[in-house]
Amino acid sequence: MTEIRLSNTKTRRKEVFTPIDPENVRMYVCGPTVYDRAHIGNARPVIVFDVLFRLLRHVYGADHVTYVRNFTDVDDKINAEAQRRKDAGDPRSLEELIRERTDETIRWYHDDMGALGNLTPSAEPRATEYIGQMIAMIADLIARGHAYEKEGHVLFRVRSYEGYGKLSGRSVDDMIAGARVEVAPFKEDPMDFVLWKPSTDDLPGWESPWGRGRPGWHIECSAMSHELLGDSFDIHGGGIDLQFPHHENEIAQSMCSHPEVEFARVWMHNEMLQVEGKKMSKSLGNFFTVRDLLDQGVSGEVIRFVYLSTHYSKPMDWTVEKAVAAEAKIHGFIELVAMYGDLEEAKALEPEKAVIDALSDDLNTHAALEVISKMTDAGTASRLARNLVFIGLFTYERLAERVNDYRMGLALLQSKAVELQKLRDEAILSKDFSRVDVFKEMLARANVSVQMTKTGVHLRPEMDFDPAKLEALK
RNA sequence: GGCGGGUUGGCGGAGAGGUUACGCAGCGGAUUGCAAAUCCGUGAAGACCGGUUCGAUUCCGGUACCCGCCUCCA
Repeated sequence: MTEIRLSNTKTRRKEVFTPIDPENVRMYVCGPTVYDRAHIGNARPVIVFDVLFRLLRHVYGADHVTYVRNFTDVDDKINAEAQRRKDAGDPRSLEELIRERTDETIRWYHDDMGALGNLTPSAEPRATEYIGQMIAMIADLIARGHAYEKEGHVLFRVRSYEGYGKLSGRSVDDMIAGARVEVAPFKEDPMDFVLWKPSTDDLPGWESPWGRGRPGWHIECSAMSHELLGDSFDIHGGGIDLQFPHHENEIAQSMCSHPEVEFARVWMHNEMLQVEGKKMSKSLGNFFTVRDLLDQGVSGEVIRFVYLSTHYSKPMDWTVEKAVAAEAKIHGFIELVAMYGDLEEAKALEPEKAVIDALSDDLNTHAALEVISKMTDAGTASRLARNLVFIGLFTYERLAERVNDYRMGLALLQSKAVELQKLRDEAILSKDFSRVDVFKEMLARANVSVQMTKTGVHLRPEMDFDPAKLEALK
């Protein structure tokens, strides 16, 4: 069996991965708060853990991996957007508007992440569907002395869990010393965090032993992962920004609820994304969503290629230059598959061992792409196709589409090649190449690559080949 | 202020205490009516300052810069 090694944030070491139960390898990744379109930073953990999901499925079998990624659909920003619509005159109830907003955002999320080649996780729980489990967990934490109720709030007693701060390498005392947090009067200790808080009548809320209210953010993940993956599971993932406080709090909640076992065995965090060397922010004007890129014509496979070029544990820079380079590379892949590949044959192949080995070494996606990029001759075309699909740059359907487009373009260029050949033959005799050059120039404008060799004229569609432009040349 | 991560040739980007990473771009050549494509060849690095070592880009310490978290923003 392939040995997978993963960097564990908890131990700060690269470790051999051994699942609790190879028949059911379990992974939880923190998903989005569904208030708006996913921006390009949101896509990074999705792609990173999608590759891990694919690798685990390959090694342990597609039916032996459970991947859970939640949707947080309780949030002030969601409420605010719904309220905005209501204020704008929408006659429906706030509850209906909230539901509409979360539903549409989830739909967008699926569309956008799907366009980037991500598989759908095994389960995508919505927080609002697990309120009962959250209440039960909170009640249990109170019973065990790890939480307390005060003024309608339930707070987690951070000092009651001695392991607090281990994941992020912080001591509670240091944090308080350097903290700039406003201490709510109902907190026993400044570090205590909210498990449950009261809700006003006009905002979403659920009945609980502590009155009508709603859950804190951190308890969602503890409750949902427990419900779907059990007391203990293999891998917990997310962005490095979630390491503290979110993941630290999750560990505290879950470990105090189920102290007899380890909550998540391996913690993995992806580094952040920048844009053209700078932090992405609305104020710098370099903020954009995945949908923005797709609408600009940057294809999902190009975006994914750029993401996979940088190891997940390093900061990644999104640049136009990278996107352009990736596009050329992707075009080369399609060309090779179109010329020499056979997708039916590809489907029967196993992914390349060197690709699996690279990914097994702490998800070295860059090395995997290097292996794939070296498949450049006719004999490797079907293998190339197989591996492109494996790593998620294409589905077979999407690849077939692109390959067919290329082949159709090629067929369309046949008559042009004959024409050019004729002009060239004449020119060789007359020594006057002006008509050949004009024709060549027109082809170039339609994004056709022109090659003239001793064996004849060869025309191939380039990246932005446009058959319509070709017709216009007549 | 506290904690954590990063810094490799023009660009992207790895591994490894000592042997060419690699890709793209560049340059030289072959080829071409001119090109393109292809093939052959080739220069170029390890932020800075110390330390450990026979030897460090790789280990340790410090400095600078960038980024994240500490504020329910991935």
